[in-house]
Amino acid sequence: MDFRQLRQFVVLADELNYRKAAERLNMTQPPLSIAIKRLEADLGVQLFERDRLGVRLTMAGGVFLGEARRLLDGAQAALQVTRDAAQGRI
Amino acid sequence: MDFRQLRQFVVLADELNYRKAAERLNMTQPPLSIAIKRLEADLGVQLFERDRLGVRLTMAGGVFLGEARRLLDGAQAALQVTRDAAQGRI
DNA sequence: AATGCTTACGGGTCACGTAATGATT
DNA sequence: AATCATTACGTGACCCGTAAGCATT
Repeated sequence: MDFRQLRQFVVLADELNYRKAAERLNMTQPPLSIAIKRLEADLGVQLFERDRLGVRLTMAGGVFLGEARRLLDGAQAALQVTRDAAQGRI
Repeated sequence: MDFRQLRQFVVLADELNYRKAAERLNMTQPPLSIAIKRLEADLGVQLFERDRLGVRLTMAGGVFLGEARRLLDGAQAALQVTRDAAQGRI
């Protein structure tokens, strides 16, 4: 699990469409599909359901979505405060 | 910035010694040295001071240490709650 | 046919270990 | 000499894009 995967997951959870998600991520569908599969394997948890009707979040996927957003926000905040500290703006 | 770098940074900040930190991380000094340099470059912030006396955290490094610990704890918590959710333990 | 997701494959990047170098005690 | 950190270099893993395959509409 890394931040890149978290970003990919959040965008896919928002779009529920691999093509559109990949477009927003400036990449193509195949590597996105593989990255999500790999994330699910790493977690040992299925995050999406794929069937005829399309892509949907599982319950665990919904839980992970909140966590992923929190982590991404936290990462951005970490950069911010660290850079501010480096410039003496404390 | 990724979680692997955060783990390496936190251990090095704890040990203030590349050899010992690398040992705890089950790796060798050279890749650790490079990974930390890369992290500093990514952030645009110097996290450690190296001089005759050894390795010390900069002020910004101290700030980042708190953030890194929070992010790593958050990642672990995210795994936990997601796996629990997947097993219906909500 | 067209759309959407997945598998197959080749290329570039990156992380690691080993080896060699530099610096300090 | 010994210890510690940093380059230098070769190998293996991984991410990505292109191409091909498969299913559904």
